[in-house]
Amino acid sequence: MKKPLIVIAGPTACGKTKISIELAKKTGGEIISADSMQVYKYMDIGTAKVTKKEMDDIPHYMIDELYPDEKFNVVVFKEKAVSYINDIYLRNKLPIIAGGTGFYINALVNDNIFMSTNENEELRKNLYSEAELFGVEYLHNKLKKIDPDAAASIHPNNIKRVARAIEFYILTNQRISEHNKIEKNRVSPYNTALFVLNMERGELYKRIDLRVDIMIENGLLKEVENLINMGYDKNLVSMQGLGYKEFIPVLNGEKNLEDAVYELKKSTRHFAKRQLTWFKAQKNAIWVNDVDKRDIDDILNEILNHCGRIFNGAIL
RNA sequence: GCCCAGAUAGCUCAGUUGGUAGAGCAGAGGACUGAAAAUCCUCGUGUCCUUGGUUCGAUUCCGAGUCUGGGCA
Repeated sequence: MKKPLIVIAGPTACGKTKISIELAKKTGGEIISADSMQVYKYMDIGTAKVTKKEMDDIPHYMIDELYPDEKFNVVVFKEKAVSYINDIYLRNKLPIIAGGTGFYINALVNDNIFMSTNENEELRKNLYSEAELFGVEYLHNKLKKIDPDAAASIHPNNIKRVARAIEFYILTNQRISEHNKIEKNRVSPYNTALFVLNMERGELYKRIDLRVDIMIENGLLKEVENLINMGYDKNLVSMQGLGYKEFIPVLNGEKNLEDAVYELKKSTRHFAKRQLTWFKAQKNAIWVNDVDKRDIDDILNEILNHCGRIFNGAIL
């Protein structure tokens, strides 16, 4: 029998944190964050990380688990998340995934398989430099020869993905297009209730702008400075996070604060839109709308009603 | 009051040697299977300020007006 799994997803700044915690209280749930940046220690303000106080004694996982120079990606996420989920089931509790990283959520929910041997960073870097030296078309043509389907679906300018497809073939002797096809048809081991929190676009953007202003007031710049002072390099994946990459040039005097704030608001808006695009493509998603205008109990009731139906009364 | 420069897409502006116009940004849509808060793709009709004149034809040239900058009084 499939185990129940609740996912609270949605664009940044839509209120996932609060709702997931309230939901956990009502269901005896424990929260696993599906967020590519909140895993990192010392990155609190810029990631709008849940505070201890907000957690309100609800157990949270995948928060503050890594140092900013540690490797984190879907594979690491999935591995850790699965072990937390299993542990939560053993204790007869309900796992609630909360976060905005749709890619991670899918990998977890669909149980996509990733093998530890399927990666070679050096090889990938070499491919990047090939693209730089001979052009993106050169690299794309290379892919076309080994995996025409993948080449057809990946734009030549998207070097990261072109390179990964080539890397995948070299390492596994299998085409990534075929691998993806198989993974897409995988049957989920979970009985998942996937909720996407949403609100009117203009309202979301207002909240994003406001949240950035608050981050500045709360000392985001100082946080970035501390990270740099601790020796974390600006090229680290963690430092590509929103709020970090925009402010490093400010510290170096290469950009003024006002411009950086404008940039951060803008890229956060773009990000929210990309998240929404991702979730729109999830056929099983249940959209919870106007989350900003509604009472929290009203929202929780809607979520719980769906859960009751999906889980058929089990666990709840 | 006078002089100069502007007035074109939501914003900043380019341009049309006179044949009704295009970039960046904003915005919208999309893709995504090991960097995903990343990476990438697609989408631009607007009284070209108003009004006379010249012209087959004016947003473009000329005149007047209005507004906005800047300068001089």
